[in-house]
Amino acid sequence: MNEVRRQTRGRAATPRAGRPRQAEVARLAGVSQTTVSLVLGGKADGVAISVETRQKVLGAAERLGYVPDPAASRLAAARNNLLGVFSFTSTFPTDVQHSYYPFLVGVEQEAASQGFDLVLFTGSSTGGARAGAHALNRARLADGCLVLGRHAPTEELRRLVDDGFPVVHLGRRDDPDGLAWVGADYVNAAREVVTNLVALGHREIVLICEDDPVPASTDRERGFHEGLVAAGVPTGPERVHRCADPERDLTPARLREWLASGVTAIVVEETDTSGAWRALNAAVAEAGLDCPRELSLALLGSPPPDDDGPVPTGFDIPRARLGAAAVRALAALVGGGRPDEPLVECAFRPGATVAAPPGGIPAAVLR
Amino acid sequence: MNEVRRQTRGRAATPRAGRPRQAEVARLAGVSQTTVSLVLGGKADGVAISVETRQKVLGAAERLGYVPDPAASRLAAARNNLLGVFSFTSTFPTDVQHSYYPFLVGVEQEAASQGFDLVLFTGSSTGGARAGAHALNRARLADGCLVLGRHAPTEELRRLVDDGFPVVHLGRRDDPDGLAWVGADYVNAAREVVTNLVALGHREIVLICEDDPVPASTDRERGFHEGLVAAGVPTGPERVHRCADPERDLTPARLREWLASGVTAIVVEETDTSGAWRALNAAVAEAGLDCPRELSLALLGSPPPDDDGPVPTGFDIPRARLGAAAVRALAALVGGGRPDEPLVECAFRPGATVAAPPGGIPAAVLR
DNA sequence: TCTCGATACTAATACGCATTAGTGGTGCGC
DNA sequence: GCGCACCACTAATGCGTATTAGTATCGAGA
Repeated sequence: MNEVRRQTRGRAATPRAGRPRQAEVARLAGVSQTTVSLVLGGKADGVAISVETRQKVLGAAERLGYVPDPAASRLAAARNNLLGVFSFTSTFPTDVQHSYYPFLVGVEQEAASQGFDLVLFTGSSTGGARAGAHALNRARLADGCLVLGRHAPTEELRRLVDDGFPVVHLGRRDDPDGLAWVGADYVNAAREVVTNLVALGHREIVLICEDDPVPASTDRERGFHEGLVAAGVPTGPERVHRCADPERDLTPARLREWLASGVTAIVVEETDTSGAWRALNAAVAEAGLDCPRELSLALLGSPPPDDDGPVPTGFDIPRARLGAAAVRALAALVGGGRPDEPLVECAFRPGATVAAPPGGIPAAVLR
Repeated sequence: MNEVRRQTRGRAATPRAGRPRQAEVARLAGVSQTTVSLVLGGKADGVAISVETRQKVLGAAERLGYVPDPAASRLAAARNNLLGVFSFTSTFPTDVQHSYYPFLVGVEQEAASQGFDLVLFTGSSTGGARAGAHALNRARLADGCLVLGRHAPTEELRRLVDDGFPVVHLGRRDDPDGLAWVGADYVNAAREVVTNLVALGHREIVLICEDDPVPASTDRERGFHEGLVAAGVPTGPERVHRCADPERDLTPARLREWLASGVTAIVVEETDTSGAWRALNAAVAEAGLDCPRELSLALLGSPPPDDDGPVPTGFDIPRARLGAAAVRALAALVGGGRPDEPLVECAFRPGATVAAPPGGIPAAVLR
């Protein structure tokens, strides 16, 4: 018998059956819906509400167990305290090896403390049925949106930004457009690692990158060169070894070649898969080289979780802090403000894979 | 100069500035908003639309880059393809050790493949500012909601369910109410482990539980007893050791006591923290016991990721599959259907921590 | 007494989309 | 040649909340 309620015409039955609206509260309290909205909205500005009325409304709302409909609020007020998260890598990859999970730790905490909930837009990576041209537009459900992943579709992003929709990209961007981003300071971090190597006496240092010239990679390269230049060591593109397929490329033979030509340290970029780092370690082992003693290795990032070798010298990417910073930036945009400093520092990680070069300090240093 | 548009009165500026509405599309296509809705909604039922009109609308929508406002859709149609996820453990615990992460892997994949996005309601656990009496009500933004965590607030859940809001709890529930759930079949899994022990010749077996009588725990206990009963081994509550503080409780002394009384195998429940399993292993090591040979250990669940001992005999909880199953159940509810089988099988995991009891097969077996 | 200014509310409306009840027009059968 | 079904589409309205303009009441000052 209580099924009939709130069916206007033949309208499809709504699932939100018995939930009270502001109108019901208003009726019970003997006031208007406006008043209910005013009282429950907690707006002190403009209109005045007497204490008794306020009590009546609150009492009625309590008795009916009123809760606001977020969709309606959003529609009316253009705010719903939701932040979208779009990841162009599976958000929860089955291969947990190297996922965006650590970012999300920070994202969730910061979002919670700022009073936002998160909308995880699924299927952004899987390229499934939803990956249409307007996949990103789902973001508009939220008040703003976080984008992670190296290969976010630039066009669509620009569209959002142009429409004034708050977007923050997690990871530095080069685009000229005004897309806000938050990223790790790879330049300084890489420089610090190189400076460290030089201080130990290394002069012939090689940088290995995977072949994907995104900012995360080029920044490291820049820091690498800067570190050498600052130390007065000549450098140039010939020091950088960019390889598309580390497995195939980083062979024991190549290592010996480098050693023969005087190389004493190798610096490796960290990537999603840690492909280069793995391959390099395998090659070192296969070549029977003693890592810290005969050859120093540094990793510009974190080792993969299944790495069971000694702690690699390098730096740690503060992923949780990056996530939090991104949320702060986004919250600022949503609130109509300007985000502040987009770069987050990486902490240098002393490790056991770097030592003074074999044969002591080279002559060059002593001159 | 294009700032002025769509400001009705002094209304607060909406952030969704230049985004076109169906009305704009309609104007460009020379049709009514209704037609646009009909065409873009892809509804084939009832009204018919000519091919040309359809093309005009689609063309206009394309040119303007129209995308629907999810909030408005939701308000009008009571659907938005959003599933809420409420976790009463931190959704992204900083301590990745033993989190809900594996569930989310399955949840995300299944949600994506069913065309749902996810709303992660934050702060459900942290007890922060949002943890008010109506925290769960935020869920109503979505079409339905997944709840994980042992200690979800029953009252609020019931309220949601009573209102006809689709809710699925991840983990078995005992409540008499109609709350839907999806859970692992711990009873059968535990029974299988025990059966295995008995088959090897064990008769005196102890079960260790942490002190939290939730279904996940009591089901394992039931399976434990059932396994013994099925094998004709007498059992009873005295076989179960429930301890609130495993660290303090599971001492080498206690182990020796058990051994002295004839115990040859210990079965341990897995919990969030793996506290009992860790404590037990520590005690075994401290007591200088040889694990498979002098004492068999079985773990009813997965070992913590940092466990570096031998693979414990026991069973694996198919967390990803559970997550997926939960989403399927929720999708069914949202679609107005009935969820199917709520129990998901656990796979027996042969390990290296169980062997035949010392001293060979006891006399009792040979009689 | 009449105005002025608070005070305490309410009426009306917008938000963007989905839905249903029409509304003309055309073709067909009898 | 009249009714009737059918087609292609539109007008009107609702979803639940927020906002703004406006109304009624009352006390104080002129």
